[in-house]
Amino acid sequence: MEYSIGEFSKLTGLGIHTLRYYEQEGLIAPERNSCNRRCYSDKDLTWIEFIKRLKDTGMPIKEIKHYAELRAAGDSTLSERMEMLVQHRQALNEQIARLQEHKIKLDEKIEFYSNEIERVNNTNL
Amino acid sequence: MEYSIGEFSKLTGLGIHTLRYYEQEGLIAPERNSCNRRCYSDKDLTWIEFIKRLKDTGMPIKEIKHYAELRAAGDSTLSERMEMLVQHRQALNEQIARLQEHKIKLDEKIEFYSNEIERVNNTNL
DNA sequence: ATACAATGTAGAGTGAACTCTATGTCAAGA
DNA sequence: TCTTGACATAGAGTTCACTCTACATTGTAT
Repeated sequence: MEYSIGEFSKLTGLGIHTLRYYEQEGLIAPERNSCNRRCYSDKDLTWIEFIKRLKDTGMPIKEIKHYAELRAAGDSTLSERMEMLVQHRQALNEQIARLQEHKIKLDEKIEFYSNEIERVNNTNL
Repeated sequence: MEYSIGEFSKLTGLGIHTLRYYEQEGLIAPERNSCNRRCYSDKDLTWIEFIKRLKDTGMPIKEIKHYAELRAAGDSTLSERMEMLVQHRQALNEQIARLQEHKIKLDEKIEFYSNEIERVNNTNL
């Protein structure tokens, strides 16, 4: 299947402007039809879903662009790409660990608040 | 203990400029000494560590500012503050869940890459 | 034929969170 | 006394990732 930018925007949940911006930044390079309209494929769809994943896990556009360039260069860059993903996984694991630590502290804080509110209520009897 | 902005910067790992910016944005309000220099206390230290936690878990400055205002208003805002934290905990839990989902997918992708590299190597024998 | 909706490009604008520059004050050491 | 370094304010500049505007073009419905 092929999609116009409008259709692709709906499929991906990314705005039309954002899709053009991503193209400009070198993240994605859809085909063009006879009259110069962008023509996104199912491969583009899979690819953009992966881009979203990288973005959501904190990879900056520049780095995704680099990954996209390696990808466009073909099989010879497979191990370099894997290396990037392994590094990114490492960063992601650390990020998750940090957030879990924060969650614990936040739970404690909320617990403290509970007691504090209780205390204040009793004091004001 | 009391700290100059330079000392406080080192203690917190936040730049001097950033500390002044946070003050301007209403996140923190250090005392001033006789000659108008900022004079951070240990309470400020605890507070800024909490601010960092909120920031690291994705709370925007505006919202932290709101929390700071409630905090400054005293005990009467305790339950409202707790409400904010409970909401934030909810967001944090969702964020962690999303990242864990992403991690699984990334693991799969890396596994796929492993196989692909293996395959390409064999093809090129 | 004409109107319209979607698309195209180029470039400006936005908002968040810093980060830096210019300029001035002031206490302490050589 | 002179210089140095840390501090002060006000405001400009930066980076990121969009998001929007202006204007031109084109395929489709009336």
